[in-house]
Order: sequence, then C-alpha cells, then structure tokens
Amino acid sequence: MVSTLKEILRDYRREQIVDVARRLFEERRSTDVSMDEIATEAGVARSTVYVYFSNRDELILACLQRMHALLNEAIAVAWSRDLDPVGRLRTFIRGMLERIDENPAFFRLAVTTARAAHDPTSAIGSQLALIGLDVTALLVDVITHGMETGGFRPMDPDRAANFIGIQLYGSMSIRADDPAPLPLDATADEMCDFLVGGLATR
Amino acid sequence: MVSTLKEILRDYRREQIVDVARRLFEERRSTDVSMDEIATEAGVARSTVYVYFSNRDELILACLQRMHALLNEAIAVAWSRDLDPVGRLRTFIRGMLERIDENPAFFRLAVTTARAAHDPTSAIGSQLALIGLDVTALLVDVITHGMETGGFRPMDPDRAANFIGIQLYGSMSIRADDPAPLPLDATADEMCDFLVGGLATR
DNA sequence: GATTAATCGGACGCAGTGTCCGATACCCCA
DNA sequence: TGGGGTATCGGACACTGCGTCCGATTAATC
Repeated sequence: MVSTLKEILRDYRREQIVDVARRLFEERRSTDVSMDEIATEAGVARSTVYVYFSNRDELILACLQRMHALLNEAIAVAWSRDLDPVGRLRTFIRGMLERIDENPAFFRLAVTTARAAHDPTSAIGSQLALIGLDVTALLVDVITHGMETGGFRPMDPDRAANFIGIQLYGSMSIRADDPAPLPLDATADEMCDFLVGGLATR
Repeated sequence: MVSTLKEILRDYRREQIVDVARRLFEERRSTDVSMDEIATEAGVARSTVYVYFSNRDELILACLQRMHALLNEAIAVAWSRDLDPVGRLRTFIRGMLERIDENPAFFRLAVTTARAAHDPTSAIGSQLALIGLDVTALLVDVITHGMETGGFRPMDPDRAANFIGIQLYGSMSIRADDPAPLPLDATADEMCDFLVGGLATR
C-alpha cells in the first residue's frame, strides 16, 4: 500500500504546517501572518507549503477543521453529565467560551476570513456553516429536553436554538477581540441567566 | 474668510468621495473595493483621493462616521414615541436591523476592518467603540425605564444592556451576511420575545 | 550506484497601497 | 489680456503579499 503510506506522510506534513499556522494565528493579534512566515516558522520553503495547500484559504480551512474537531471533543467530554436543562445549557456555553479563550486570535481569523470569502461555494464558508449546524443541533437537543422536563416554556426549539446561537456568536466575536475578557464562569453564568430568565418580571 | 471657503470646498469633496465609497461598499459583497475603483467611480484621479484621505483607513473612518450620524438620526426619530418598555426595546431593535438591511455590505466592511485594525489607537476602532457606547446608553435608558415601571425585573442595567448589545451585534453580523434575511418585523419581534420572556416557564 | 520523489530557493507576474512629481487646466486678480 | 496660484491629473515608483514555475539539491529506495 504505497499510496496509503504516502497519504499518511502527506497528512503528517499537512498537520505539521497547520500546527504552526494555528500557533502563529494565535500569537498574532491580526490576520497579517503571511505564507512566508508560516513556511519559515514551519521550517519549510514557501513553495513547499503550496505543495500541501493550494492556497491560503485551503490552509485556513484545514485550521478550521482542526478547531472544529477540538470543539466537538471538548463539548462531548462535558456532555450530558448534568441532567438539569439549565445546567446543560450553562455547560455548553461555558465550553464554547472556553475554546475561544484558548485561541482567540484564531477565532478572529476564522470570522474575518469567513466574512471576506463569504462566497457560498467557498469551502471556508461551508466549514463554518457545518460548525454552526453542530452547535445548533446540540442547542436544539438541550432545549427540547428542557421543554420535556418542564423547565423551559413551550417554543419552537429551532428558533430558540437560533436565538441562543446568535448570542453565542456575538459573545464569542466580542470576547475574541477583548484583551481582558471577564472570567469564564461569570460570563457563562450571566449569559445563561439572561437567556433563561429574560428581562421581564417573573 | 478664505480659509473657511476652502474648508467648505474640502468637506464637499470629501463627502463626494465618501458617498461613492459607501455606494461601492454597498454594491459589492466583499471588501475588495480598491482605491483605484473608488477614485475612478468618483471621477477623480487616485492621487486626488489621497489628497483628501491620507489612506484607506481614513476613508473608511469617514464612511463609518457618516453611518454613525445616520444611525443616530434614524433612532432619534423613532425614540420615545412608544412609552411601553417592551415597545421601546422593540423599536430600538427594529431600527438597528433596518439600518443593516439598508446597507449590509457596509456593515460587513466595518466589522471586518475593525477586526483587522483592532489596534486600540486605531481611529476606526475608537469610532466603532463610540457607536457601541451610543447603543449601550440607549439600551440602559430603556432598561432602567422598564425597571422603574415594573415591566422588567430588577437587574444591573449595564449588564442587561451588554447582553442585549451582544445579541444585536450577533444578529446584525449574521444578518449582514445573509443573502435572504427573514423579514424585519418578524426578526425584531422574535428577538424581543426571547429577550423579554426568556426560556424558562413563567 | 541509479532512479525517483520531496524539497529548496529564487525568479516571475499580478494586484493593491501609498508616495511623489512634473504637466495641465482653471480661476481670480491685476 | 496676461500671470500666478491652486486643484487636479496621470503615471512612475517602491513595497508587500499571493500564487506559479522551474531548475538545482538532497535523500530515500531498490
């Protein structure tokens, strides 16, 4: 299986470059990490990078896919331990925020790139849409569960998930740009509080 | 007052270019509107643009300031006609979304640029912060009023305003990228509903 | 030791930004 | 009517980054 061995080698190389790229994106506050720098930092020639990634977008896509995998992992770990719907929601929110705190600059890059290359045929756009779908699906699960157990009022779970997803998106966008964000737990608690309790007198 | 006349002329020219830039940013889905294009479309030489704006960021800043003015205007018009706190909140949210619908591409540009030039000394960052402050101040007013009249439960108005601001930010970001957004009123109603009512059983 | 594949490194074209400067057209005033 | 000041033009320039290409070099394999 020569071809398989070659593929493994190829994947390994790709991973190597993606790791460096992720690190650089993390260190640097702005998107101006050039392909030159990534190559140099990875210890390869710039032209070699283009052997493994046809262009900058594809490299960013690979970084995104890696983040997606890590995100799923992190959330799966903390999933369904707490059976209280509000607790589940809080755990979920906290998990998302935590991931941002781990690598805010990369998240900024993802959002920026997504915005720049919004083309629906763009692979980056699709990848981000996939992540969004994952998040929404999990939220729908939490909400449906909450409605069944009576903690949440009757509503369209999809719309509610959309609403929460937007709050998460906004919060993450802002947090990723915040040099000194509020503590993780306090933020998650507060958000959960407002989401569940609403503004109105109870 | 020769100098004043000169300044008026200068302002007029600047406005002329800003108008063209705003229009181009509106028409084009991505940020790739070059200084060349803006100049050509405005019927001036590229070098002339640089007479009135020292660089691209300053031009974008001028566009932002114009948007800020329009935003204030639009919101002031619809302000305090409706005395019901929930109605005020809804009016406010609707006003913000409406402005996005009028010029989604420009909002995308603003966010993208803000992200790229996040430098705190950056004039663009400061301008966006100013807009954010305006929004927050108005929200604090709505919330405080709601708490006084008993419609809203007791809470920290600043934190609540922050929460709503994040929801708005997320919603506007996504809406600005959405080629076929949901109707304005339905979106505003739904957001208001979730914000006020919360998820929990009442 | 020869073949093959991966890598290097540098040159190239392209596009965009921002700078600079000489040429030109225009307006106002003498 | 002519001259001086000013705005504008337009194009050349340097610089940066992306993506392509290709010959040279290294290294692994048979």
